[in-house]
Order: sequence, then C-alpha cells, then structure tokens
Amino acid sequence: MADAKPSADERFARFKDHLRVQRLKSTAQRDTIVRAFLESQRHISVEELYNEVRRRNPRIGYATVYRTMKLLTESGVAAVRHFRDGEARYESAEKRHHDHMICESCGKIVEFEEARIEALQEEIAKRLGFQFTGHKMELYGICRDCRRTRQQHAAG
Amino acid sequence: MADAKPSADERFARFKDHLRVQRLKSTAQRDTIVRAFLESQRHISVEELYNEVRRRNPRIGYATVYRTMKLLTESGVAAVRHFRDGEARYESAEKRHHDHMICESCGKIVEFEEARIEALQEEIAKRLGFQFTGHKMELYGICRDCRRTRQQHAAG
DNA sequence: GCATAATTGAAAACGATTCTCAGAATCGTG
DNA sequence: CACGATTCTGAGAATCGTTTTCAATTATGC
Repeated sequence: MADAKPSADERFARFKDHLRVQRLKSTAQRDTIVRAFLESQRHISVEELYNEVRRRNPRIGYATVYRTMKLLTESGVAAVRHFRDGEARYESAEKRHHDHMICESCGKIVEFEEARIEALQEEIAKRLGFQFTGHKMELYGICRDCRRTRQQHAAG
Repeated sequence: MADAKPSADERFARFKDHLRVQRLKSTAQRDTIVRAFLESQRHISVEELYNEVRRRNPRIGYATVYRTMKLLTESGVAAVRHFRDGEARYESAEKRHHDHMICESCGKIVEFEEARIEALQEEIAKRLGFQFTGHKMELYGICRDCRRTRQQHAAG
C-alpha cells in the first residue's frame, strides 16, 4: 500500500505547527495565501498566486505573498524552483525527489524520477572530491502536443 | 592526436568574422572587451569583466560590456551560464559539452563531462514524449579544500 | 570626404524580489 | 476582557542584474 500523500488540510496543519514552534503569528492573510497555494496547480509562480490571492482578498499585498511563501518553504510544505525564465515557481515539497522536463514551446512542466541519474551524480561528486549536497537538473525539449501543432501549421 | 583548442587569436578572428558577416562595426571598445574576456579565467561574471575592461579603458560603459558579450555569444565564441547566485557568467564556447560542479562554500566551479548522463537524458526525454533540445545540470557540494579548512577550524 | 547606418555612454526603465516604516493585528498574561 | 510586547501588514521605495532609450559619436561603403 503506497503512502497516501498528505492532504491539503494536513499540509495546512503543518504550516500552522511551524508558526507555533517559531512563535510566529497566525493571520488571515497567511491563511488565505497558504490555502490558495495548496489548492493551486503545480509550479505556480508568485504572480499567479498573487492573482488568485487577490480574488479572495484584494487587500493583500505582493510583499505578504512573498513573505508567506518564504515561510511555507521554511516549514517544508513548499519548495521553490527557478526555471529558465527567471521567476520563482513553488511546488509542493511533500513528494519524493524528482527533476523536471520543460517544453520550450508551451512551457509545460513534467516531473520525472530517475534513480540512475541520482546515483551518477553522487559518483561524479566523489570523483571530483566533493561532498555532494544537492543538484539542479532540467531537461528541455518540445513536447508531443507542440510537435503535432507545428506539423499541422506546416501542412496548412 | 587531440584537436588543439583554438587560440585566443583564432577566437578573436572568429568574432571579427561574425561582425563582418552581420555587417556590424569593429570598434575599439569591442576589441578591448573581447580581448579582456579571452584572456580571463573561466566563468567570469559581467562585473568582473567590466572591472578588467575599465582598467584597460575607463571610458567604456557597463552597457557596452553587456552588448558585446551578447554579440560574442551569438558568434559562438562565448557561452552564458546562470548558476545559483543569479548573475550571468561567461565561459568559452570552444569546448565539448560539459556540466558544472559548484562548491557551496567557496564558489569554486569545476567542469566535468559524463557521457552516461547525456545518454540518460535523451532516454528520459524520449520516454516523456519530448524531442530533446537541451538541458541544464549543476551539482552542488563542498570541495575538499573547504572540508579541510573547516576541520582545521573545528580542531582550532 | 560624405552620407548613412551602427555604436556609444549615461541615465532611465525593467522585472523580480526585498526592505522600510508607520499603523494594525495577534497572543500570552493578568 | 484588557494590556502590552511583539509581530505583521500594505504601500511604496530600494535593490540587483540587465536592457533600453536617446542624443552624440564613429565606422564603413562609395
């Protein structure tokens, strides 16, 4: 039986725990932002999240979204990624390690796991005399959908 | 017998060719910047390059360094990389494909080649239905020198 | 040489993110 | 519940790396 991944409520609770432990305050703004994040799609950008948050409470500022996502990352509920475009994207941190494959045409992001790459990385680090601490790996390509669309256009 | 890698003069000539073909102009500023780059260490940042350029000709502005490095990249002589800190670093493009291992403590950058990783990447892309176009991979760790230093401090 | 087109430096604009600061809200304690 | 210490908030300014703007300067083809 696979581990069920934590529900949105469980992750929300984990965030609240973090606040308590760190003696930080619970506020309506933080709740709104975290709930919006937990209900969002994967790899949401700050701007996208901000727009959703605004729909729920237009008085919440950009800075608070940034601050809250930082907190959420520290609590282990979210994780940041920086892809090619340079704006941060947040994803749920509740999953196993994985990397990303990104479509250069439509921006679609697909996750994958590959144990053999992880193993090679450790091996390379050792060979170079480094104590391995982490890595960043992204593959870029054109997804099937975009290739199909392109052909249709070409065929006219 | 290994291919000799192009000398600085050969690369400079390649840049000049690029200018000619594109009907762009040769200027003293461009020459100064490109020469400074070609004589520099690997993975130089724009700021570092700008400082060196300034020593040679204090009237050259930041924007011209940026513009020239863009040109040099288009000509295939240089290549940009964006590592964790977010500032662009330029390296010579005259080498075979390679990736980087970066020390989280001192910032040292070591290059490596690993055919097995390249092969895996293509395989993964295919599995996900992508036409592979490129990738970005960086390993992070602590280098031997920094580990040694750290121990000395601990032993103090 | 001259005209034309490209290039330059300085400063402003940029986009993503962080900081500042004064007012507002939270929370542990009486 | 009220108090007070502390934290949080929103708005806008500040920051960082980079690009753009613009008027003045320079390179190049004829």
